[in-house]
Amino acid sequence: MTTEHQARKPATIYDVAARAGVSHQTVSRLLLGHDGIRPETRERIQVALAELDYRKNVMASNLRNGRTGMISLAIPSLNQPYFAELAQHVIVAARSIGLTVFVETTEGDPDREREIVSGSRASLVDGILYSPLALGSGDLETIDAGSPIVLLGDRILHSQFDHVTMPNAGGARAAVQHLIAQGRTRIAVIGAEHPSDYGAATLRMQGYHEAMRAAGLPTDARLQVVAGQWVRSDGVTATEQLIASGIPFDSIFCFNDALALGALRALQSAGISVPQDVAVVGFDDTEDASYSVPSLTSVTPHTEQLAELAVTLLDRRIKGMAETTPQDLVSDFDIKVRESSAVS
Amino acid sequence: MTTEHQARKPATIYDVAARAGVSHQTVSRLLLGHDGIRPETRERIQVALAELDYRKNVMASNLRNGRTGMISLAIPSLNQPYFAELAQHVIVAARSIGLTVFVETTEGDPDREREIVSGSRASLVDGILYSPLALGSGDLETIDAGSPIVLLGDRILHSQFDHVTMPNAGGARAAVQHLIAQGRTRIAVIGAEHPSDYGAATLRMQGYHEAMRAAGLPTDARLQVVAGQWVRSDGVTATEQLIASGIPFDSIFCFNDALALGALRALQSAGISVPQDVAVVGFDDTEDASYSVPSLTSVTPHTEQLAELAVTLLDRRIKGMAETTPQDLVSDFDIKVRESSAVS
DNA sequence: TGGTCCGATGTTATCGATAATATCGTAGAG
DNA sequence: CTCTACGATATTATCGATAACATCGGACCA
Repeated sequence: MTTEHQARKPATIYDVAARAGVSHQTVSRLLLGHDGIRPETRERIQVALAELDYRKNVMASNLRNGRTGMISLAIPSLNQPYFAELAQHVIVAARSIGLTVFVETTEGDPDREREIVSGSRASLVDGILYSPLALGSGDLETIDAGSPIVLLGDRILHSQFDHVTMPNAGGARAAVQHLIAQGRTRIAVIGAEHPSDYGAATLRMQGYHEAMRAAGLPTDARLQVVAGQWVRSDGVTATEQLIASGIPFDSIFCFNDALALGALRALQSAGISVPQDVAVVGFDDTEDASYSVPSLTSVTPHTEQLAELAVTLLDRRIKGMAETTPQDLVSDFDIKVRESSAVS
Repeated sequence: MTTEHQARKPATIYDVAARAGVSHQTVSRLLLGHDGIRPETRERIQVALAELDYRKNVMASNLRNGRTGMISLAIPSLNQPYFAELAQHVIVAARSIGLTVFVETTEGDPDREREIVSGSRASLVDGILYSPLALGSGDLETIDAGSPIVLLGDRILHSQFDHVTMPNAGGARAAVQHLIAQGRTRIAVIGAEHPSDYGAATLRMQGYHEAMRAAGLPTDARLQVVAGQWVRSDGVTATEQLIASGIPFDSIFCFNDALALGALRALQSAGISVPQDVAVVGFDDTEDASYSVPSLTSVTPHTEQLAELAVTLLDRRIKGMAETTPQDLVSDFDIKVRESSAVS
């Protein structure tokens, strides 16, 4: 009502230049912060910019520069709290160094995972943070992305790419040691042998074995349960399976929080009390863990730090300032002891 | 090892054209699926494309077309399960019609919310799905985005923009009716009067009052608790407050699941059993709700449908095929009755 | 007082894909 | 047998920003 509506077509630097009575190049120079512009000219241009409500056409700029300031984050799904939180941290870390993040969800579909790096969208971003679930290391070797890639998460194999991982084995070992310290001896595991060679499962399993062996405790293969996609419903199923088997256990180490929350749920439904009858420990320390009933003890892999390491490393690669050999970074971890495994 | 490594510089249609002995335009025509190319020529080009591992330069294409096939989704944070799930659904819905989604998190910061629509990144996307938290309707009126905007969520005021909302009042009414049907009469509310004129709070409160009035039940203002950002910790705080006040209540209707999960947590810590002593109902039906202990009764706003409505509407706007008057779409809803409010 | 250098700005080329227009050769019409 | 029309392909212009290079008018020095 107050002022008339602006026209639809956005103004270009040419429009601004015409209005200010200078050449487009002078406008560009000002916009880029280059010097060598007379104050008076500068003033006129700035007025024109404001009057025309100039906004840079990012596409044109991108084409010319060959850079977009965008990176992809490829994860299975935002429905999984761990990945949602990871994404959030990546977005924040990226923003702090001037990058924007494209969240690409693959739903664990190998085709889509492949497409992330080879599809045309890959040419749009300056780099990719990649958390492959379905693709094995074999597939990865043959990848030829146009832009730098940093692998996030859990591969075992060293490859041509940078890795930023959480302390899988160490965290698992600590988790199991914690259970042992609480007097638990029959420690079940949920999440063993993840489908595909998802490294996390293997490494966490390894940590479990190390801790058990160090304590002189036998491991019982029947207490090591596989669990589909590591989501809550898988935790329920696996736990029901454990209970139904009749094999005694006094605690469960779940390979992520979603599984653990499912386990809590299933134990409660079966009338088994936590932590009195069975202690439960998770991994990831997603926000849910603090608010479940009982609250969940969990290994916190410092996701924020992990995200920042990954983004920083990727940025260095993009700028071509990283070392030539693939880097392997590991975040810190802690154990957050909560009700689900506290001494009663 | 098997084949030599490709050069770094990606091939352009000019490179392909040169290799195939045709003009770049012919290559372009083939890539766009236009006809009028001799099979033999077509064949030669296809070989060249493959040999050079051609990938379209999306930036150039974008510049020329004036379209990017990308939309922004502006939400407060992926750390909030409701928004994470919403984002996931939006991403999937968008993908099904060929759009990619930029998830922009604002952390509820007004400046960042403003920047979403006015910043230069706005010119990069074809449209924006916008879920403003901090910005009031006043701010919104003055917005002049270059691209179409669809508001997601919970504004009351009708504005110049399209809205896609969940059935706030209806859902709340149904939730309260459900509690009443269970014999509850002293029904507390957590989430009242959200800071800023966040419409959801007002509308849900309205539904609450309607249901109470319809049942001839008095409402007690002291049982209506404000709760910061509607995250879990706010639910804990608000519930503790309620308990400490000493005012009797037999149920809590929380304005979202996060608050409800916090409430469950706080009730449990205080030794109050759910649903025997106090029934709890949430709103959003995030995945957590099914897995909490006890599982949480919640209003499910059919987020998937909501996401699809929003994406479809935005797409129609982008293509200029929507009606000229702002649309107001509302998704369906259901109540998922679970343990937290089941008759004992 | 003429020449050189430099500050301030203008011109032109470029990024890669795509649309609009032009060209060439030949098959069918008159 | 020449002219037209059309299929197949090539040339040129365009999107908007930016880099490289060009120009123009003094100021300063010899």
